[in-house]
This record gives sequence, structure tokens and C-alpha cells, in this order.
Amino acid sequence: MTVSHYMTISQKKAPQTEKVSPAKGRRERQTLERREAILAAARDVFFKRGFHRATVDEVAEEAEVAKGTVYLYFESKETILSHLLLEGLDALGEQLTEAFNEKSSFSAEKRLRRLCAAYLDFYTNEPDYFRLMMAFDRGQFQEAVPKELYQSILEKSSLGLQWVVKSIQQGIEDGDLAKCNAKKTAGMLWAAVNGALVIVSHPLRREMLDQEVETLYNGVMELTIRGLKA
Amino acid sequence: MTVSHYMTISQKKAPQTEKVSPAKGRRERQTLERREAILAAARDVFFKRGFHRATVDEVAEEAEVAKGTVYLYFESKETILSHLLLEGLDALGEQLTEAFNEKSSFSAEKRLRRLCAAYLDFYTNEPDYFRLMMAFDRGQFQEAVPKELYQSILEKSSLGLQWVVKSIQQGIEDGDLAKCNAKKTAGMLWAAVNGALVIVSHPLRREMLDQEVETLYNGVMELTIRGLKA
DNA sequence: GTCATATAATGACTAACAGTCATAAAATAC
DNA sequence: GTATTTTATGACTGTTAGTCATTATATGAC
Repeated sequence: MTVSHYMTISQKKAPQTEKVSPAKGRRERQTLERREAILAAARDVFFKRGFHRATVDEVAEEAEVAKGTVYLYFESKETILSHLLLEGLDALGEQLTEAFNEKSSFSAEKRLRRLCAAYLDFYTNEPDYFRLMMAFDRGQFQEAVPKELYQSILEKSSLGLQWVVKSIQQGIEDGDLAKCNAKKTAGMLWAAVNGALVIVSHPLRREMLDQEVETLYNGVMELTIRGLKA
Repeated sequence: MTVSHYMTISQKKAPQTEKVSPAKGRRERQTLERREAILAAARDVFFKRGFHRATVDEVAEEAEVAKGTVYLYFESKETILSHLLLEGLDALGEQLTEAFNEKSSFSAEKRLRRLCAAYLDFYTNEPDYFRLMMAFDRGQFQEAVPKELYQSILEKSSLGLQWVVKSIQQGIEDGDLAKCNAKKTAGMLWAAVNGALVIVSHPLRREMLDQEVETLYNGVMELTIRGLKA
């Protein structure tokens, strides 16, 4: 059984006897707090300077610990980013869940539009998290972060996509959309609108296309949704 | 007037008198050859190891020169990549020009499909160049490469997009497509299909969408082209 | 050919930064 | 109060992009 890195601090040598001491709870709490403080410092520094410019020394300084301490709580700079990414994905996930609005009786198309709009909102309102996501989509993270962490990012990412899948399934059931592989079609839609954000995120590409985020994004959304209905 | 970096080697101190010597031509040729050799070495190394893993020392060794020499011909590792990128963009540009096939009487839709197919072909047949393009779309290249080089990458990139713009304009003229801003619409289409390639280029994202390149790419193409016609 | 000058090449060096680990400090147990 | 375990530290290592004083080579004048 593998355990998360942060849980291993007090478990370097697994004790044969499971002694319960009064201080144990407090210790664990402190460990988590420390970890959270480092993560918060990393959030500050990464947001302010961007992942690549930011240094682990800066994170340590901001967290008021030594650099070595940072590495007691996280395996690598990339691992820290991954945990921030999970935060971002949680936030995005919540917004998407709200956009889908399970309890309402929205049409499939309305839901798709709301999901797309929520994604654009996230891009607009959480530019820092979005930037980190883009940074993650670059480097050699698969090698730099533990498998299980990589896996949970994959899962969290897929969770958001599920709402798109559900919307398309609903559209097919309601007879609003032609029959198709909902999962694959959702992927296409997502790839397209995400592509718009990828491009506007890069100065060169934005110059190249020479249009505002909203124009491009909504244009792509319209094209694909119309294509879906056709 | 600014001159390219590689032209400055024999011009560190601008001579007042423009003497023409018999050796001049050969020297210039040798300089260009040297430069080309370094670029070829970089192509090998970057293709084999990827931009981030590759080191300038490796490039120098492959080119059989000292590291300092590499920096006589290129300002930075990023600048070398930029020049390789220009090669890639040239190749892509040619394929797109051919796909558009100016002399033919293809319909706008046919042309768009051919352009998209050519882009996918490029992704498939020149994965190394495509990888470098993705690498470029990441880092802090705007700062690391000279403005004029950055500008020429922008221009070369836009050149390919022009064929999409032309196709859409033709579609409007032929009455096959509804009136729209051709440039912006071309950007949307491009953002969408490019988005598909961006996603499949990343292992995490490909896992997430769980489908083959062709399926996803052609799906996005179909969606957007259908949306365009609707 | 030989020397003076201009040009090109070299590789040891610097700086920056991720990550390590022997040592120190603090907490806990007894 | 002492021993033991846990946590923290920061000097150190390894790697790599980029520099620059020094060396080598080519050219031109005589």
C-alpha cells in the first residue's frame, strides 16, 4: 500500500506496536498545517511569478521554513504544482456542477452553453489557476509526480468532462441531438473550446488570430454546438 | 537597421571602407555552412531528446564545435529552436498551399477539409517538428528570442492561416457559407482543430478523452465545418 | 615567407536552481 | 532529567544555460 507523501513524515520507520499517545492528534494536525502553509506560500509565489520563474527557495522563504523542509512535505516542485492544480480543478468542478444544474429542467443545449460559459468564467476569474493548468500541460510531469497524484489529476479533470457527456446523453434522449458516442463527442467539444483558450493564452497565437478571448471562445462554442445540432 | 545574428560575426566592428577581397565570398559561405551544421546538430538532438531534455553541450558535441561556438551563431537555446520552428512552418506552409490548390476549382468546403487533413498529416508525418511547435507554445520565448525572429514566426504561422481565410471568403462568395468575418471565423476553426492536436499531444489529456487522434481530430473538424454550413 | 591585424573558436568559469543529506533542534517518552 | 524519536536546517551537489579571457586561424600588406 502506498501512502501520500505527507503522511510518511512520522512513519519513516513503521512501528511494530501501534501506540496511541495523547500528542499524536496534535502532531498530525500540526503536520497538516505546516503542509498547508507551504502550499499557500507556493500558491502565492507561483501565482505571482509563474511556475517556471518561481523557485523553491522563494516558496520556502515565503513559508518561513528552510528549503529542506519543503522537500519533507513535497517530493518535487512539480508535485507542489500538482496539488495546486487539484485545488483549481476542484474550483472548476464546482462551477461546472453548478452550471449543469442537475435539478433544473434545462435543455441539453442550454446545459452545454452553461458549461462552456462556466469554463470561460473560470479562465477569466481564475487566470492564475488557469495559467498553472497550462504550465502543467507542458512539462514532463508524468515522470516528476507520483503515479497516484497524476491519476487523481486525471480523475478530477475527467469529472468536469462528465457533465458535458451527461448533457449530450440528455440531448440524445430528448431527441434534440442525433445519436452519437456521447463520450467521444464530449471530448470533441471540449477539445475545441479548450483549444480556443489554449491559443489566447499564448501571446504569439493571440496576436496571430487577432481577436478577443470572448469573441474567439464564443465563436468556437457556437460553431461546435451548431455542428452538434446539425 | 538590425541584422540577423548570424550576419554579425564578420561585422563586429563595421569597416569604414567597403573593401572587396577574394576571400570574402568563401568566408561568408563557410559561416553559413557552420551555422547550418549547428542547426542540423540541434535538429538531431532536439528531435531525439526533446527540447527540454536536450542540452546545448550535446548540440555542440554533435556539431563538433565548442559550446561557445554555438553561441557565436545563436543567441540562446530558444533561438535555435525558433529557427527549427521556421523550418517546420515552411514545411507545413507548403503542405497547406498544396492542399488549398489554388488552380483547382475545389469548393470552399472541400478546401477546408483538405487544409485540415494536411494539418493532421503534418502532425502525423512530422511528429518531431510538431513536438517542437508545442514546446515553443509553452516557454517564455517572447523574452528569449529577438523580436524580429519572433515576428517572423508570427508571420509564417499566419501565412498558413491565410489559406483558411481564403477558403472561407470563397465560401461566402460562392454562397455556400453565410456571411461572416472570414478572418475571425478562420481563427475559430483553426483554434478548434488545433485544440484537438494539443490535447492528444499530452499523455494526460489523451488518456482523459480516451480516443484516437484521427477520431478526435476528424470529429472536431466535422463539428466545426457543419457548424459553419448551418 | 613573415609579420600585423582581424576574425573565429575554445573551454574553463559563473550563476541559477532543483534536490540531498549530515547535523542540529525540538518534541516526546520514560 | 535523560534517551529516543521526529522534525527542521542550510551548506552542499549536480546540472545546465550562458560568458569571456585566451588561443588559434585566416587574411592582407610588404
